[in-house]
Amino acid sequence: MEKTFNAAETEPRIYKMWEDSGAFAAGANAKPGADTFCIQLPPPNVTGFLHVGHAFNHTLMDMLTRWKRMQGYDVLWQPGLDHAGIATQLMVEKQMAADGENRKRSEMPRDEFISKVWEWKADKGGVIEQQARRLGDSMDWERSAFTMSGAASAPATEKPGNFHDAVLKVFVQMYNDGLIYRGKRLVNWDPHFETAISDLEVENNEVDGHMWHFKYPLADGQTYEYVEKDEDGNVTLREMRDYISIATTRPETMLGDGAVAVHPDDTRYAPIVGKLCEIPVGPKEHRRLIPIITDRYPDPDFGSGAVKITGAHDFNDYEVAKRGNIPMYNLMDTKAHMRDDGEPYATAAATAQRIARGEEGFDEGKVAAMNLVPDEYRGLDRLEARARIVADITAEGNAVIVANPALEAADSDQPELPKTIPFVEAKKIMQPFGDRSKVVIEPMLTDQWFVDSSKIVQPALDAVREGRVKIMPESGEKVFYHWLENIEPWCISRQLWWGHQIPVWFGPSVTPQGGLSAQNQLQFCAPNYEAAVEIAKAKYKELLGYEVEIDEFQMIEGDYAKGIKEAGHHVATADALWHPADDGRIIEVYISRDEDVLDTWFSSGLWPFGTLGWPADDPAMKYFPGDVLITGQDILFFWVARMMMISQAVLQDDPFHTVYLHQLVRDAKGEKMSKTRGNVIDPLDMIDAYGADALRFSNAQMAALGGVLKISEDRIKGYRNFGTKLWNAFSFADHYQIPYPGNAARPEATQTLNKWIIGETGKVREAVDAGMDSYRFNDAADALYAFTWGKVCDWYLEFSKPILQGDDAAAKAETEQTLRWVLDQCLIMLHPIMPFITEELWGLAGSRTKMLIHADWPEYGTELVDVDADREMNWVIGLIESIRSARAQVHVPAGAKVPLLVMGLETKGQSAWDNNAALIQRLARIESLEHVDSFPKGCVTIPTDGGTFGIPLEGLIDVGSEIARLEKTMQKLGKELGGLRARLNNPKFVASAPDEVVAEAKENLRLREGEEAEMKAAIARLQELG
RNA sequence: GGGUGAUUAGCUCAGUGGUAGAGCGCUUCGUUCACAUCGAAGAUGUCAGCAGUUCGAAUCUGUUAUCACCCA
Repeated sequence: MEKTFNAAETEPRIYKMWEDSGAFAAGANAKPGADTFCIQLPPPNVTGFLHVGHAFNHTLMDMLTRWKRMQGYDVLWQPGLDHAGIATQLMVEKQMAADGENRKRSEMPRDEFISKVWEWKADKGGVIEQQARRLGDSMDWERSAFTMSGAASAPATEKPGNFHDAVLKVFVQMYNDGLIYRGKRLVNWDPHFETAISDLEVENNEVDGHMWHFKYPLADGQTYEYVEKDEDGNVTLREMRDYISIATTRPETMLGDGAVAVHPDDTRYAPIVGKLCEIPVGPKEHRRLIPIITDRYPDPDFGSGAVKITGAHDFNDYEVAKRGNIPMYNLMDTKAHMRDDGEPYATAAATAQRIARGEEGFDEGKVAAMNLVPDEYRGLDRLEARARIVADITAEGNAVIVANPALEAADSDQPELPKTIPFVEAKKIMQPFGDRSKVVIEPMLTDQWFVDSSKIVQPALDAVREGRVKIMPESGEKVFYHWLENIEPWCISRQLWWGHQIPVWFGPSVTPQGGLSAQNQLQFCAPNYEAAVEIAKAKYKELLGYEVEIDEFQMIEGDYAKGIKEAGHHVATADALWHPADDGRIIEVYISRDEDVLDTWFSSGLWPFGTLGWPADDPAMKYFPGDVLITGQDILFFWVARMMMISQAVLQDDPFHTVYLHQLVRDAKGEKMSKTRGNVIDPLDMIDAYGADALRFSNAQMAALGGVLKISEDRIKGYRNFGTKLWNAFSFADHYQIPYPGNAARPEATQTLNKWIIGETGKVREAVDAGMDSYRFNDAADALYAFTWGKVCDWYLEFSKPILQGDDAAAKAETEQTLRWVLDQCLIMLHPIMPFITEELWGLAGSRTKMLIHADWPEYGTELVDVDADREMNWVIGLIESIRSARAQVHVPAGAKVPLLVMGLETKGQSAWDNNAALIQRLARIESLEHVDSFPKGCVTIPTDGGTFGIPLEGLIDVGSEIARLEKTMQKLGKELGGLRARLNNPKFVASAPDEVVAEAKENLRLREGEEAEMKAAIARLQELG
């Protein structure tokens, strides 16, 4: 054997052996008729690289997978990749720029860009699958899935698959079930990527902002008495006003105000509720008037108590506007610049004015088309527009003016400072940022697709409430409930190209006159164009009363009318379009597919069955529902909850029975890893330095439920050392030339030593399984570490030496067999954590029928414990430790062999000594044992249960230091005795505590009292000497 | 502001009512034939504070403090 385990050489070789032999394949090593066990890998982004978080949860998944596979379950660990819409699109755009492609994405045809993405994927994507192999992951790579597999755009070189079909089928089914709808709603808009994003993709950060206070003059110069009172109702301010004061952090959105709202109980504004006020921006002659309304949303104690309502640009305002039927005017384009389209401001403002006065009705479409940005602000960035608007309002005298605080602070009048200034508060404000783009997110009123989450949330909630799905740690359940009980509609459309294009085609509506209109378009949802055509044909026949041809065209920027004009089809007006035959009948109707793609999380929501061939009738569907999902708690809502909702909505089943959530993996100090901090630990570097097994053991060991995960290189190094320890145990066997047949059965042991270690093995098997069963991976790892190092290597191997070198052939053979068996058990039980080194050591045996990865997991337990052997060996270990300790404390040279005296040795102690004399002598470096009636003066005393030992060291020891040693031990003992006596003297304790606890306390007291007596005697002897 | 969790040895952390543990680090000793990536011995705790429940609390309850994360 090599001196140490060479991970760098061994790991790739072993991995190849497993993979080439199909050891990871679904069902490998399954016993006939076995139950399935399935873990779905949370699919990493196709753009992803392995980081410590993956390394951590892959370790846990691999441990479970290997463990269940060894137990003979029909196991599948399903790998795969997520197409990752935004991330991938970004990566390919970067690649294009790097390659010197002079067109941007928006300048190339969609198809061409998509094929570039596929090329990128084939060339550079999925690196993480190779990296995961270095960890030792036993996934069924043959089955690796991809969320875009089977898409029409996929090149022939791509691995076949049907995930794309599954996604569209789920969409169509949910659409038909009324769970998905399209609507104009306020969504989070990312101006950088020019797409909607979901609430979860928004990070709110506190930033420095300002709050401006402006006057909205009342219409037609009206005035009212404004009265402020304090808490006791005393009037603190009374003045005539011709305006209402508004505070805002977003002045540029004033242009889209639809109303000013005050609280219904706010008496200050009661006189003017229902009146109109003027938005103090824009050309004087076209100032818009808006109504003052009441709503419960404004907080009378905050700011002036009056709030401007801009339904299209603020989530709170949106709710108010919906309640009050206030028009929501959209002011910005997809880049969050002030709109520069539509009719001139004067026309739009005049229409808005009639709406505000109630002289004209409005609907969503009409309001959406109106651009209320005054001509001079059109096309400006929103921040630039803000600055201009603030300046303009202030210049006109409509800013609220206050005394200059700088002036108050100064002692003397400083003539250069103005006496009053506009009221602008510096204020911390929460601002939303895109989690990928890092730009400020705009609430925007746009047409999007939504999942009506509230309709499908109940089964997911019930699953957890009824215990069908268990979330670990338990605290996750509360968070889960809280979120699901307050769930908002889920925006699933994204204005991207890379992804599953929404399978809905739009067609014109049919007017009462039998014409066609681009307004209120009809939707045809189907998994493909042909099916959509069939639905459309039927629908138009129903509406028109005769058959029409259906043809397809492309919308332009989501605009049906624009697209159809561009396509050169016959268009009568913007509202009515048709392609009539001579008799006035319509021959052909054009439909067009929605340009948007689905949120990546929508497709990953069906990962638990989309990977198994669904909707095809695939035998792999036997692995659904899966068993446990292991993932970071940050995607509980993004992914876990949605998988649960979608699985229930589509298959009426939960996708798994257990969710194991873990925290973010941090550095040794507990800080987030980041490139800017420079504290990123690359798992591959750790594998290079210490081997995959060491990294895995470290991961298993830190996996305390709900714990903070801090990865430390020192720990990993420590577990590399543990591997070396295990390796050396095998060198030990090698050195003693112990046969290694490879099928060592557990012997019927006669030797106490062997009985003992067999019992210990039984105990650890139970501990390991209990840990694995309850997802306490750290318990399993710690139990194995303590057993292998602390029991097997520290004691069993040491104890076996005298027998292995001795003359008793039968005892030697039994010990050899036991030793091989015990070491094999270590390999088997350590395999799920440390697969490489254990498989390598397993291969050292002469003959094996199976690789370790497929070895049978043991089923024995504590029935193997021999109580007498257990007690005897623990006595021996205790005695050796006591002798060693005493020797060290009185500075007996480590190498010196000393005589040992004993008095009052009981039968039990005598037989324990007789059985183990050789090993006690060897390990405690004792040269002889002599029975005496009393110890000589100057003797180190070692009390044990069943006899008192002494080391005669007259003249060698320092009496003072030995007395000090004994007294110190006595002190500790005294404390313990005090506690025990107090408990046992308390009648309530004896009466209430369980019998075994009382018995244990009594036994402890007996032992400690015995020791105390011995100590006292020993101290007395020493004092005599002194 | 709301929610969740944490506070245990110098450090990092286990500990699911029976009287305190691991690894690392530290000190001393040791190359005795598996292993110096090692062995032996040792030191170190008002289990954050306060109050309560209990025969008994690191553990359960309340409260305070500090910290972390999530959501507004």
